[in-house]
Amino acid sequence: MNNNIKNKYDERVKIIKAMGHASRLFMIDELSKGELSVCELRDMIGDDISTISKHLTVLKNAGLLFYDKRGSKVFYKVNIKCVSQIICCADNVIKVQREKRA
Amino acid sequence: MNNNIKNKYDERVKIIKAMGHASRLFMIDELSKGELSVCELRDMIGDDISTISKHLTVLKNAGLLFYDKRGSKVFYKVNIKCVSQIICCADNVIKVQREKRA
DNA sequence: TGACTTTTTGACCAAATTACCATATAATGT
DNA sequence: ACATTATATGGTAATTTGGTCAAAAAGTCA
Repeated sequence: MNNNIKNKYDERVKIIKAMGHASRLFMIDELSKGELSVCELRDMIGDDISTISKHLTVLKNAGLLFYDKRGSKVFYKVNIKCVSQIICCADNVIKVQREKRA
Repeated sequence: MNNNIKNKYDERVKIIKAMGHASRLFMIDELSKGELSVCELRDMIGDDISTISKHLTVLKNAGLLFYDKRGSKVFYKVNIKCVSQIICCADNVIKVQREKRA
């Protein structure tokens, strides 16, 4: 693969990899419904808050989140609509697999 | 996150993670245009053939590829249409990021 | 059968990822 | 100022992933 092509795919991969973790995909799903603070996400997921914060940084660096600091809290929400289509597509792949097995 | 929810997201993540590598995403892109053999993919990507084969196994295990052995060659192609929408969505995120920086 | 091609698998190492704890930073309330 | 709450960051150990070489497995052809 030549370097230009490699770079193009690496850019895309950064975004896709950001969604490739159960906690982060869950966050994407919830934050596409509306904004939530870091603490609220921690309460939903249950990991240490530092873990939650690092996952949010990954999503933010991939360009997937909008970030709003109000007082001592930071609220995140999803930036771009089409990311929920990705979850949809994954569910579709799972459905097709199930049908094939049946 | 309770166990049922965790399992649901883990299933989705398996599919998304399979696409989270430049070589594999490239393969998905090419194999959605038509079938290719392992050797043909090796020639396009340039890695060792064992590496290519292992990437293909990841994609196959995620349920993304259709597999057809003919003679000594194995031809792969993409199973499900919507996977190319994921590449599209990633490109959209990249575009939005570029616009924001400009 | 034996040489050759195609693909997969196993052993192994290097690098990346993840999670937690401790600590730092910043805002709020008394 | 001090205690408290909310978030981010650095260090570190455990796990996972990615890549290569060697060898196995399966097919083709002389």
